[in-house]
Amino acid sequence: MCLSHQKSTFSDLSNDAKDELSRLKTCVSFRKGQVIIHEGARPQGVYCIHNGKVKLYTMGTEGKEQIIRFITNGELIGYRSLLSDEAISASATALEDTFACYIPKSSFFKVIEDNPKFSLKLLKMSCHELGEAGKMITSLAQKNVKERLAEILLILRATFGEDEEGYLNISLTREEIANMVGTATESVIRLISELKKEGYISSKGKRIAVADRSALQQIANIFE
Amino acid sequence: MCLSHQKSTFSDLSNDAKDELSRLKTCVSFRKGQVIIHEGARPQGVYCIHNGKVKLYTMGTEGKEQIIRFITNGELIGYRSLLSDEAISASATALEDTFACYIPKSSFFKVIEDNPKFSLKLLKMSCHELGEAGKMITSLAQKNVKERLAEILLILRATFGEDEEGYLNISLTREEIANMVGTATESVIRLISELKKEGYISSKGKRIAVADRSALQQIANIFE
DNA sequence: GGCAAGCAATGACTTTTATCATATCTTTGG
DNA sequence: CCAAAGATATGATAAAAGTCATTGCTTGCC
Repeated sequence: MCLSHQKSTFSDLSNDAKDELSRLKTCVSFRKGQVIIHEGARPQGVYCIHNGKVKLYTMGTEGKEQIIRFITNGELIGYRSLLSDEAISASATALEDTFACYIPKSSFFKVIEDNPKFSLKLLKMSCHELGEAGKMITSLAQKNVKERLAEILLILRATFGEDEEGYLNISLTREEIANMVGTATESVIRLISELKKEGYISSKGKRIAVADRSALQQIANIFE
Repeated sequence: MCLSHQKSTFSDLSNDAKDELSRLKTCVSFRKGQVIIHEGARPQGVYCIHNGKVKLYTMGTEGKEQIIRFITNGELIGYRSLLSDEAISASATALEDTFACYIPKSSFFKVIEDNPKFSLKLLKMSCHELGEAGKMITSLAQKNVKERLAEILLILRATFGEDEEGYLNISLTREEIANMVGTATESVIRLISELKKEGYISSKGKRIAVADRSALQQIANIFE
């Protein structure tokens, strides 16, 4: 269960609080492509991912997805709208078969009220996300498409890691990458070819491998 | 003092807690153009704006400002990095002479620990901001410059209101508007002229008035 | 294993936006 | 109150990115 996960959002809770949560939660699973929460709806609880990969996105004009970020093991889905008491601002869809716990609204708030430290952890988490969102805003506003693509590839590598052969541990279509970069699918395809020719990445089908990380950092203007 | 503000972040605190805060805070003022907090620094406290207008921005490549949002009466500056325990991710500069309270880190955390409701309010606030940031990301990624400009003009109107003559209660250079829209200054100038010709806004010097709000909403693709 | 559907790749062309250059208008500080 | 600095305005041109059309490749399913 996701409560036992080392880097779960709930990992710092006392054993008592975890036991209580275990009683209150239910287990759910989602098939690849299944929608977990839907933009505009009113949330009735939060999901904690035990195992899987999820994209969080809003629908822009003309029905185009804009991927805001990815969510994976130990992370929460739906807490933002529950806590701000607003409609869900971003849909979440499973990128592969995903297993999660569902914690009803009332139980989630009870845990928050009973565990000030947990409340503070959520606060820390959302403030961290806020910083990340600010970075994304600046990238979208000021970097060109190639710079942003390089940045996203590095983010994917940091978030999902790579397999034995060096390929990113996440399978996205070119369209999904474009929906994260904020550009047309064809532009992503062209630039992936370009990065390949330049030797900074390699790819086989939809699988992509980062070949030269520091070159990508230079392209993306990342100096950390 | 900002504690007494109706819509201050601290407005829901008990009188006791407010009294304590009053003892711990100091009053500070900033001249127009003065930097309040600087990207990359480690914050030692938070500012609560009593009276004034502030821009929050990050520096992108080539030193170009990207304005993330504005902060005005009753709102906090610097809480994000304090709570996430990270370096300051966005600088804040006064857009006009601004008066604020300064609350040292330790005092701020004491208030949070002693007042679970306040902690929850901060959580609600940051989650709300997170939703706004998501919207901004989608706009930047999918809307064209004219749509984004119309959107920003509506945001400015909602945030700062308008004076008796209908002009926006905020004075920004075209460059600052461009730094919020995420485009070149010339593009903003051209499009402001265009919106003026079309009769949706009027302007006199740097002062801008929204003449036809619903037309701007249509241009911006806002359907709320 | 073969076939259909969905993806990826690429070229040609258009549109949008940025950049550079220059002129004119507004502030603001001495 | 006037001059200089800073902003705004506008045109010409270049560069970036989007769109449309077509072909070829994977992959998953019967």
